[in-house]
Amino acid sequence: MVSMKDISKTCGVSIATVSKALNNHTDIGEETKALIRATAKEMGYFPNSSARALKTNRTYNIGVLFVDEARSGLTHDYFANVLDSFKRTVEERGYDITFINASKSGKTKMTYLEHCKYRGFDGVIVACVNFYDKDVEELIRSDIPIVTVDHLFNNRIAVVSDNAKGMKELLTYVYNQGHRRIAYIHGADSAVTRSRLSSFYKTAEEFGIHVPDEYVGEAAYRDTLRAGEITEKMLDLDVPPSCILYPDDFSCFGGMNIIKERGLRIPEDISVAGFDGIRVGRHIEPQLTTLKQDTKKIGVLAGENLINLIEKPKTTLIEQVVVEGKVFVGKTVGTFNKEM
Amino acid sequence: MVSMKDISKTCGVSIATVSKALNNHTDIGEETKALIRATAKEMGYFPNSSARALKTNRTYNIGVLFVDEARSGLTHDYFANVLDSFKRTVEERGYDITFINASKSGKTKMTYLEHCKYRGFDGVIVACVNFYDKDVEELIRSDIPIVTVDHLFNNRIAVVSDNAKGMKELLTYVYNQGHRRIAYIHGADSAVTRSRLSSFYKTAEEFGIHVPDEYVGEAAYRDTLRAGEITEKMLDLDVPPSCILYPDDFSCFGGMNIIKERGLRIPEDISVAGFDGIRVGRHIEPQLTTLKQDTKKIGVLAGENLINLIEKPKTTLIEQVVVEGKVFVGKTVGTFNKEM
DNA sequence: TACATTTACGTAACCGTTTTAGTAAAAAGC
DNA sequence: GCTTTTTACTAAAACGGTTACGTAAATGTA
Repeated sequence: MVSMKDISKTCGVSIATVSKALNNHTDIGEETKALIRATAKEMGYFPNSSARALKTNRTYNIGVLFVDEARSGLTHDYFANVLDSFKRTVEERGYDITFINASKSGKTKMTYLEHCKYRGFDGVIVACVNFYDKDVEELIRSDIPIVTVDHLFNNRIAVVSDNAKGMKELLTYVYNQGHRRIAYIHGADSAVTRSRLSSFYKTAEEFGIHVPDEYVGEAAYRDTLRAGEITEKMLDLDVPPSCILYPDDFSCFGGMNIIKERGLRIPEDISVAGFDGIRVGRHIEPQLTTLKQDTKKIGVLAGENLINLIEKPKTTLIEQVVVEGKVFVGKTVGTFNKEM
Repeated sequence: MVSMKDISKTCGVSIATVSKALNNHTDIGEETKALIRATAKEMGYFPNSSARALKTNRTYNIGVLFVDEARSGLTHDYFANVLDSFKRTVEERGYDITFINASKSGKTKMTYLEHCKYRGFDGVIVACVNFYDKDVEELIRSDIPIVTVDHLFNNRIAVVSDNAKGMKELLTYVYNQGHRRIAYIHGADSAVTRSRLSSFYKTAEEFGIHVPDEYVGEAAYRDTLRAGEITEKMLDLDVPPSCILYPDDFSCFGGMNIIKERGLRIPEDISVAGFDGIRVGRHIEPQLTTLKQDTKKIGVLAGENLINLIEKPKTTLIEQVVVEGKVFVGKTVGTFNKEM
C-alpha cells in the first residue's frame, strides 16, 4: 500500500503537507496541491481508513442491527427494502454500513454495544422485532447516535411507518367497497401491533360497525400456518366475516390458501387484504390488495436523520418521523353489497 | 473510551504487558494476566479495531459486493438468502461484513477496488449479475482474497450452484410426470443461463424428445412481464407446450398470471415450473414446483472457503465448489398422459 | 527602512495497538 | 558461588494518518 510517506518523498515535501494538500487545507500553495494530488493519483494512493479513524475518531461507518427472531432481517422483505434504501442514502454521503452482531470476535463474545465500540461506528440504525432484548436495550441507552425504525424510545430519533393511519386507510377502503363484517388477524404484541389494532377498533367505531370478538385473532408476523388456522376458525363461524385483514402479506397468503382449499373464491366469496406490499404480491394471482409501506422513504429518512445526528448533533431534533403508507388496490378485496 | 493505557495505569504495568496479557502471550505471569483481564473487564475495555487494524494489517472485515442491475442485491431473494447464510458463517469466525460500493467517499469517487483498499478488507465475496463491469473485473484481478458466487474466474474460488444438474433434475422430473412438449423460457445470456440451457438441450436429447425452436424463448431474470409475453406466444402456437420451465420463480408467477387470464388451469391444462425456490413459492396456491437452490449451503461454503483463503492462503485450493439444488415438488406440474 | 502581516510549509505529538529487542531478577546447573 | 538459563516484564518503534504550533520568506504598510 502506498502511503502519504511515499508521496511526500517523491514530491519532496513533508507528510503534513501531503495530508493538508489532499484534505484541501487553505495553507498549502496551489501548485503544491496540484503536484501532490497528481502524484497521489499516479501512485495509486488511497487513504487508510483505519489510520484516519484512529486519529479522528470518525469511521464513516454505520452499524446496522436488523434482528428478526430466528432469522436475520436480511431475508425479511420489508426490512430488506428499508435497508436497501438506507444503504443508498448513506453511501451517497460517504458512509459505509456494517452489520452489528453479538458473535464472538476472536474468543470473547461481545454484546451489541461492545461490538459498536470495537468497530467505532459513527452511528447505528436499529430495526428489529425484539426491542426488549437486554442487549438491544443496552445499545439504545448508550451515547451512540441511533435511529430506530418502527419503534419509539425516549430521546432517540424514530422513523416509523404510520400504522394507525395505514390501518385506517385500509379499513376505509374495505368499508367503501361495501364490507361490514370485517375481521382482523393481527401479529404478536408489539408497539406496531397495538397501534394498528387500536386504529382498527377506532375506525370501525367511526363507521359504526360492530366488531365481535371472534373477528379479532392473534397470529404472528409472517407465519402462514398460524394465519391459516385462524382463518379456518373464522370461516367456521355462524356468521363469517366478508373480509379478513392480515398482519402482513405472507400471512395473507396463508389465509388465502385455506380459503381456496375450502373451495371459496377470492374476492367473490370472501375478501382478504395484507399489509406491507411486498413485491411478489403484485405478481401473483389474484393480485394482493394491501397497505403498501413506503420502505424507500423510511430508509431515506432514517439515513438522513442519522447522518444529521452524527454531523450536527446540536441542531438535530430528536423526534418521531412518520411515514405514510398507501393502499395498493389489487384484486383480493371485492365489492360487497349483500344484505348484512 | 478506555484504552490499554488506562488499564496499564491502574494495574501498574506497562502497556506492552497489557497487550500481551490480553492476547494471551506466554511471557506474562499468570497472576498478572488474571489481574489485567479482571481490570479490563471491570473498566469496560474493548480493543479499538482501527488501531489494531493499523498495526496488524488485518481488519477482520469482509467486503460484500452484491450488485444487481438496477437494484442492489439486497432485495433479491436468492442473494439475500445466500448473504444471510454467508453472514452467519463468517460472524461465527469473528469477521464482520461491510458492503462495497463505488459511491463518493467525501469527495472522490472510488472504484470497488479502491474502496476495498481504503477499508482494508481481509477478503471479498462477489455475487452479481454483471461480472463484465470493468470495475468488477478490476476487483477480481486484484490480489485480495476473493470468493465469487455463481461465476467462474481464473485463479479464484467460485461457489456455484450446479445449474446443469439442477436443470437436468427438473427436466427429468417433468419428463417422468409424462410431459414431452416442454418449453424453456430462459434468462438473459450469462454463464448461468448457458449452463442451464445446454443442460436443457442435452437432457431433452437423452430422453429423445424434440425441442422445436418456438419452445425456447429468452426473457430476463425476475421480469414477470417479459415472461408473460413469451408465455402468451407459446400458448398461441398450433401445438403449445404442455409444460413451461421458467428462469426463476418470479418469472414463473408472471407466466402463471397469463395462463390463468386465458382461463387455463394449472396444472390440469398446462404445467409450469420455476427455478430458485424462493420462500413465497411454498405459500401460494398452487404451490410452486421449482428447483430449490441450496442458498444456505452456498453461503456457508463461500464463507468457509473465503476464510480459509484469508487465513491459510498456502494450503487453500483454488477451485470450483459446486452446490446441488433439489427439485421441490409443488402442485404446478401435473401428470400428463394424453397422446402426443 | 522598519515593522506587521500573510503565505506556505515543516516539526512533532498523538491516536491505540502490536512487537522486537532488551533487561533485571529468579531459578537452575555445576 | 558463579555462570547460564528461564521467567516476567519494559522501552520504544512502528502502523498511516491529523493537527496544533512554529517559522522563514514574501508581501503589505507607514
